[in-house]
Amino acid sequence: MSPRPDVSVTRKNQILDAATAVFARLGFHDARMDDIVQASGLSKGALYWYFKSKEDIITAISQRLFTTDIEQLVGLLHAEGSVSERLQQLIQARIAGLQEMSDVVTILFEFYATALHQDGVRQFIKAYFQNFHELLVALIQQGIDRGEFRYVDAVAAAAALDAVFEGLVVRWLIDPEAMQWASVGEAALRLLLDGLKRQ
Amino acid sequence: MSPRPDVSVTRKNQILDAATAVFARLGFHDARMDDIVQASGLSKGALYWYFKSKEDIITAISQRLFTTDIEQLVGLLHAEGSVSERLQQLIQARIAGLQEMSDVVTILFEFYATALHQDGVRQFIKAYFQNFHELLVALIQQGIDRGEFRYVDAVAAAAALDAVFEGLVVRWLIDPEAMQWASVGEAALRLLLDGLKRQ
Amino acid sequence: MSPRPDVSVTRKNQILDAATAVFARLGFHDARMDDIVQASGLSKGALYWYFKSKEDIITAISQRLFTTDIEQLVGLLHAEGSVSERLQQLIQARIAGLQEMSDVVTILFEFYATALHQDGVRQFIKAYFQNFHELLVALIQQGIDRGEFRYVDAVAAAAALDAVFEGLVVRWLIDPEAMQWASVGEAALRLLLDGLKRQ
Amino acid sequence: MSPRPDVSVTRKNQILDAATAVFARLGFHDARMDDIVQASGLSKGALYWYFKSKEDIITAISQRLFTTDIEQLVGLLHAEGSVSERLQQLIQARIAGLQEMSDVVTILFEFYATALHQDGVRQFIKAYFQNFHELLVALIQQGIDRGEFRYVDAVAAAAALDAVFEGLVVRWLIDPEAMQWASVGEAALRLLLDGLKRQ
DNA sequence: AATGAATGAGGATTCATTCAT
DNA sequence: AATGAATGAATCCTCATTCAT
Repeated sequence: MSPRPDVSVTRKNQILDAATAVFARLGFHDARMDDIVQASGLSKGALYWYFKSKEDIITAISQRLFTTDIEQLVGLLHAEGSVSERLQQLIQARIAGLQEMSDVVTILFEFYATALHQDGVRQFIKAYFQNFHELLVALIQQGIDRGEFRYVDAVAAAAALDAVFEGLVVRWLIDPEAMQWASVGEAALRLLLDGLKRQ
Repeated sequence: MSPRPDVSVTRKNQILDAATAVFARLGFHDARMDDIVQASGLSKGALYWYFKSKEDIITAISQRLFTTDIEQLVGLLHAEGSVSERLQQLIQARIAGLQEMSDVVTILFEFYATALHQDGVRQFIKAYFQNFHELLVALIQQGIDRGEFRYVDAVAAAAALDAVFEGLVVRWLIDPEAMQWASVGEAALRLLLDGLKRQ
Repeated sequence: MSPRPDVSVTRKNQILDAATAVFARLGFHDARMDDIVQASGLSKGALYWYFKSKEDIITAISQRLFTTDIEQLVGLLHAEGSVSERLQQLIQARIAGLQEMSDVVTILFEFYATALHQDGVRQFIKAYFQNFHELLVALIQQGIDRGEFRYVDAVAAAAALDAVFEGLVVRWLIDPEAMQWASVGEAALRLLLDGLKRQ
Repeated sequence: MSPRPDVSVTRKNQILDAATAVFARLGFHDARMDDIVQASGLSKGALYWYFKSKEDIITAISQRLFTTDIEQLVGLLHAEGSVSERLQQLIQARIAGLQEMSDVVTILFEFYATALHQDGVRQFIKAYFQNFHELLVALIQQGIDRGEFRYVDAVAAAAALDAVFEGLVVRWLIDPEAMQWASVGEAALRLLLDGLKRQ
């Protein structure tokens, strides 16, 4: 009558949350399984019950991290307003997202580095990049179709746009104080939009 | 007279070369000091004679990696041609440089990740970014002063420019096949230049 | 009335069968309780319901293994035929028994080794050896009493006889291909019997 | 002028001696690498410098254990005296050898058991058995050729002989008190020799 | 300068066993 | 009787670093 509820999803998230925090603080390498154990409030056995290795945990985190928050952005494709406005909203949403999870972003490079040696991680990142890229392509194409932008290679333009974003993240992480998202981010975007706009 | 030539510089470079190759292949963490010993053709004792720790080697590599190739670019400030042309030359030089040392670039993320936890490395990267950034600012300002570009925030524009570059590198490393430097890189740059140009 | 049939004996045997197979395949040490759980088709809880530890299972298997097949052989003491003939039958019966359970015999050495450190197991093996030994002594004594064999130390002769058997098993296990039970076993026995026979 | 003497052979033996003692006391499984470290007087690192794993140590011990003491016995082939006498000397030499290293013999079953799962070990034991077997065959054949023994299958007779020996070892290990090597061993041998002798 | 044997703290992982349900 | 998630002590092995020579 009261079958034990399946806690496995809860447990896994509990572990991944703890691990993410620990990794962000110490880095993948310096983080000990014991740190994660302690942070998770579970036992070492429980950790290994749900994940078979440290590597496995890293992969799972990359999956969570690089899977979320694309869906919500897709709505922008059909929202109101000019494409320029919506592109600005898109970028601002990403910046806000970044700043919210600034603790976590710390491990971004670790994931990128890991991706070069661990294929599971690479797949998730690739997919994430592609999703975002396709969204940008579609938006830019919309701008061209509507006559808002001039005829450009939408794919290349999209590549430029998200490269800017990715590059700014890199700068920000290396030198947080020197980066004024508000001014630099906005200016960079405006520059590109100006390049795109019909003249 | 005829002092014995100082082999220490040679030896150090020999070690750093070996270490760089090993790091690129295995990553900082999976690379063993013994791997570097073997790759260098020296003995373990020799390694520790020249570098006091693994971390020390990593720092030294980051110094070498993030110090080179700025000087030669500075010449562009006083070269002939329009600013647009010289900006294109600059970017193309960087792309060519990247492709030349594509084996090594693999460790870029490791350094970025390391920078977040190890201040020595961070300093070199910051300086590198700043140097490049200042060069770009100067070039763009030149363009504005000459009336080739419209009035923009040169700092923000420069940030956009090298963010694009940095971002493209990220993409390239994660998904080398999907990245067409020739088309995407050029297109991105042209887009930005179009945004800059006087209309 | 109609008490539920006691499944505990069935369950225990189910577990011991599974464990025996697993042990034979992997050895005592490399066999995991989980392997036995899986092989038995029961749950881990069930295993520990019936046996309080891995050691307990090993002991129980040794009990089963070293208790069987003596009874049936005792009949030979009162059977018809010359003692020589019956000794041959005895040995052949043991050889046949071995070959039948060749999968299981693999764990013999593990039990012998275990016996040196775990007294429960030692007792079963000792008893088994003694039973067989006493049977042989009785048979040989019978041969002497009947005048079929010459006066010898029946105890020592029996020791020789089952040492031969035990020794051949050792050889067989280490090098199954090199052992021709049919020829070697028979020849060895005949040699001993010739030594025993009145001349 | 004073090259450091090569201590690697010494060190290896030092480790193997320590490991053998520890294994004899605790068994392969219950023996911890730390026990061996302590017994050897070296450090854990040194252990792993010379042997790459616990398994490796076990294999090396089996090599030492099952390689020695055949050579000295081969001399018996060309010694004086009747074949019977020399066979007795041979067996007595082995018994004496066993009793001398009774501490070590404890691990015999562990090796036999290991042989079934680890091929390196099996090879050494097989070779040892074969060497001894061939020696016996040669001796018995000599007895036949000289007319001391009757025509028998020398191979089968040799198999019987060393099976007896091996079997007695098994018995002895399981139940040391019950085994009177002096009487039982000798009697068993005499029995077989009687079976062999010309009548 | 150079060698490489030796060190030993540290860490990921395993697995027999328990116990709430 | 039975389940299987959870426990955590125990253990093998690694590897950056040292130091006698």
